[in-house]
Amino acid sequence: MRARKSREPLSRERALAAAIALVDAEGLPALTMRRLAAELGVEAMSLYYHLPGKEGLLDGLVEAVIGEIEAAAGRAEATAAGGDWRTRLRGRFLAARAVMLRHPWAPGLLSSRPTIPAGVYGYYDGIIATLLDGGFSYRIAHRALHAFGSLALGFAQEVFRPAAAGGATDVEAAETELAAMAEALPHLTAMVAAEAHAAEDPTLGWCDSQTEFEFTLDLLFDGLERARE
Amino acid sequence: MRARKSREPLSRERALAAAIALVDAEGLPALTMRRLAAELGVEAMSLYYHLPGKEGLLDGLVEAVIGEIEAAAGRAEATAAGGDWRTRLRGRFLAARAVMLRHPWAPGLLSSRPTIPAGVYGYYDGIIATLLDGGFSYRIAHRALHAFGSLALGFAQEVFRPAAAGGATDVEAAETELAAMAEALPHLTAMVAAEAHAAEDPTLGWCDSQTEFEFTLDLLFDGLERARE
DNA sequence: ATTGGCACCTTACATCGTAAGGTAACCATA
DNA sequence: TATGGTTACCTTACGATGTAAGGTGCCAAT
Repeated sequence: MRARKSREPLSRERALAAAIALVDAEGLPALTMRRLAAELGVEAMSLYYHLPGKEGLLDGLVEAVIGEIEAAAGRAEATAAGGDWRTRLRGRFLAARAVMLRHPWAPGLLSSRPTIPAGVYGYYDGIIATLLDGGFSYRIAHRALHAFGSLALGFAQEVFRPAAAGGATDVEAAETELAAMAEALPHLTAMVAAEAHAAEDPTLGWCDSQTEFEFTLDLLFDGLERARE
Repeated sequence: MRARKSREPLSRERALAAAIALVDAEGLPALTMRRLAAELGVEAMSLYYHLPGKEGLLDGLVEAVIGEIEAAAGRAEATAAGGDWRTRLRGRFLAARAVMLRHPWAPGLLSSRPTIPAGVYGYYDGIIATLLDGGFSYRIAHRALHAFGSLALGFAQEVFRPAAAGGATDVEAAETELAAMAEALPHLTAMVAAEAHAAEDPTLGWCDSQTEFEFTLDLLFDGLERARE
């Protein structure tokens, strides 16, 4: 039939692109084989001619994200060429973070993957190179990698997601709850009161603002600088 | 019937205990309603009289783990009473880590939960108290909490799980693969060669040894000490 | 014209969480 | 002692999911 011919013939790339678009728009749970197939105007089983299965699909997503990160980090390093190790790494990590902000599902997917994506090896190799260039020993470079943890990939390990925006009726309930909380959790409520910016820019994870991200980064960078001996 | 009467009558507590035992033994994916019911000598739907559903069950697991952490951290703080903030927090975090080592599934579950478990508020309140007692401002205490991230709950955000122990035939394949890797990833392979302890104690996450955990902790502690002004 | 393979589809199954409703034992009350 | 309600468990069934097995139409090459 003619209609079949007119649409381009479905491929791993097209499937992955559609999957990313779908997940960007509706979140990871929306990504089912049937749904993705429908998005491509195709039946579910047709996907299996281009992808090895659901796990393979997720692997493809991860691979794509890592690719984006490597590209962005590479550009960042290029513009910071000649700078010291801190600014170069900082550029990499912030570039990675920008990618994660485009794909809020990525941190969760990344950290739930059972196997380590091939692409990250290359990415980590670049980080190690920068550290060595900055005068670090292999030992410290190794420990630095561990210390960076998920920061290197652009997201703070926020243990919990941001609270979903509640309904309108929650307001008074929240107030009484807050009052009850105040006596059970005096220090926390005092801190929230003093640092009342919980509502502003709840971007990626709970209260994970750019500021907090960079603060942690500098804390680690400073510590490493002193650990270099 | 007599047999029904002889076994104790199933409760939320018994269900949760069985769930934890099951997950400790066989991992999170083994935890299905039918399987858990079978473990308790009961049909799946019977669980719904004591639990609000699968999500509620997982919430229960999280709650239990947080409870363990709070208890262990409380004991640690008690023995370190009078010490400075670093040793007190260190005690808390290492106690939490011990809990996580008993329940390797916990980090993944924790960070995949959509809602923030009630128990952590209390736990965080204690951390803030210790920080304030150590002379930190609310601002720095807040940032410290962010900087600690998952360390406060006892696990480094290892982005990827440890590689499963491969079969015997993997050895030669791994060698050729390593050779191929060496030219593509010179710095990483050099680092691995220099730091050849990847195989030893792969406890929680990839290469997340006690040493690395404590190194990061001290990096952050030192940085915070200097950030206090 | 025949053939073979590629790309897509149809059907079907196991497994999952869980809604709806049944049933047996217990327990307080009349 | 008979009765009605509650509790705790079971049976059945449904929709969603990933995917195995095999069918079908088209095209290119022989």
